[in-house]
Amino acid sequence: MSAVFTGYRDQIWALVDAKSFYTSCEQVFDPALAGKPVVVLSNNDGCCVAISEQAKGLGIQRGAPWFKVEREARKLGVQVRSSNYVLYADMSRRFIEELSRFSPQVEQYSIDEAFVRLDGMSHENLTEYGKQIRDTIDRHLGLAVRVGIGATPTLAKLGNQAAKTYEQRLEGVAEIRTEHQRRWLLQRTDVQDIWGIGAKMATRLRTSGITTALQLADQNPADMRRLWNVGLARTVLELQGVACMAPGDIDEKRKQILSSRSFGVGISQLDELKAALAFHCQRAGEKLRQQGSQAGVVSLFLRTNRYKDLPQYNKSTARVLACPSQDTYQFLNSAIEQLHGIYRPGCEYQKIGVILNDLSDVQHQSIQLDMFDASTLNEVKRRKLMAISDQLNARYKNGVKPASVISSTNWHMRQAFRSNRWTTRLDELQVAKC
DNA sequence: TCTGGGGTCCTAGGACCC
DNA sequence: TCTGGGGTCCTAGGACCC
Repeated sequence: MSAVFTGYRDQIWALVDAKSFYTSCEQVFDPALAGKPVVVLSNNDGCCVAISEQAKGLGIQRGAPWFKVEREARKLGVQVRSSNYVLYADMSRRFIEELSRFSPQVEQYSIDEAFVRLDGMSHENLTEYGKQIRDTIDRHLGLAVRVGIGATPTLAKLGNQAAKTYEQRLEGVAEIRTEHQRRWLLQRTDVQDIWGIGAKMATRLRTSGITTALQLADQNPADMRRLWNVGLARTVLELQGVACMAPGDIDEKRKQILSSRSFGVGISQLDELKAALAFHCQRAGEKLRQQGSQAGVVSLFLRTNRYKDLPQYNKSTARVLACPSQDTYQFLNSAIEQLHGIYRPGCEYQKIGVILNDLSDVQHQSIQLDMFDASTLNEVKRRKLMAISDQLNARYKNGVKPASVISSTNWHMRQAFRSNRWTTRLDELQVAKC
């Protein structure tokens, strides 16, 4: 049994994403990079996370460790940059701003892509509208984007991919409007290229005879629910044209907040781990307060380097706070206590992280106090302190931090090739030579 | 020397309650 | 003699996404 695709129902989804976003941002601000092969590295200059079209043409692969490909890449004339998240985040903000001219409902999905709802628009002009979006972003931001349009988020995603695959013919905009177009595209799409189907699922699906997106789309959702799981059932429905995500689902507040990072070099000393924890509690706390939430649970994890032939250790813990809090220092106290519980001397640690869980909205008037814990009585004062230090940190390069963050620095990030923060720092502005 | 840092959702299984 | 079962909450871990 298969549902009949009837084109658009009440929802029309467009997915707009920027082509090789990070390298494009670099190229926009540095004319010397225009038309060159460019690679942007992950934190710590670890892996290649973004690769310009020219670099792709030279065989550089996404995810490749930089230390393994560096020699070859340099020889081929590849330009390299460390991640410059301040710049990318600001460009991302402008990207969303531009999209908001085209629809009141824009839901950012990741740093370089967003769903734009086109519900209620005339079906005749959608492709044309997509081209206007593409041209506007190109003109105002200098970024190339691709647009996929369909009846559901999953179909819009597939359209977006088609815009990539058939770039020449489609000029960056692909709409799945008719039943014929839907079947044509799904038949040519591998199951693994569907949004939500990863390597594991794809292998299992192939074993049971489903290799193309069309074969999956023709399954009965109820059977898929019973034999596989709800996620797959939803994907089948979405491929059939029935949207399973509610408007606003994508844009909600974070449900957990994580700060973690690999160390530049292996760390064994407890004190240095504590310094890293202080850093992560500070960052996580900032993110938490920015979205107006408080956390009820603090978790932390600690791990050794799995690529090294050394004793391995991998541990995580979590603890409930006496009362939900926004306070970096409460998180830090809890995290340090937990660290003492799981720390094992003699291991060389590669990564540590803090996760804030059980998030809820801050209710300013009614803070739930714990009568057995005097420290919670100070929660009101603490909130004021946090608000003030966030303001200071937003204004000044070296604002306010827990002292232990400053005390140790040798685990900090490697960023050997970072470009200027062109759009957000006065002292790093682009200079025009006359 | 050097192998990312975020997130989401789902499921299974145990504890606990009535 | 007969030794429950359903619901809920929590946690850990897997799979996936960018």
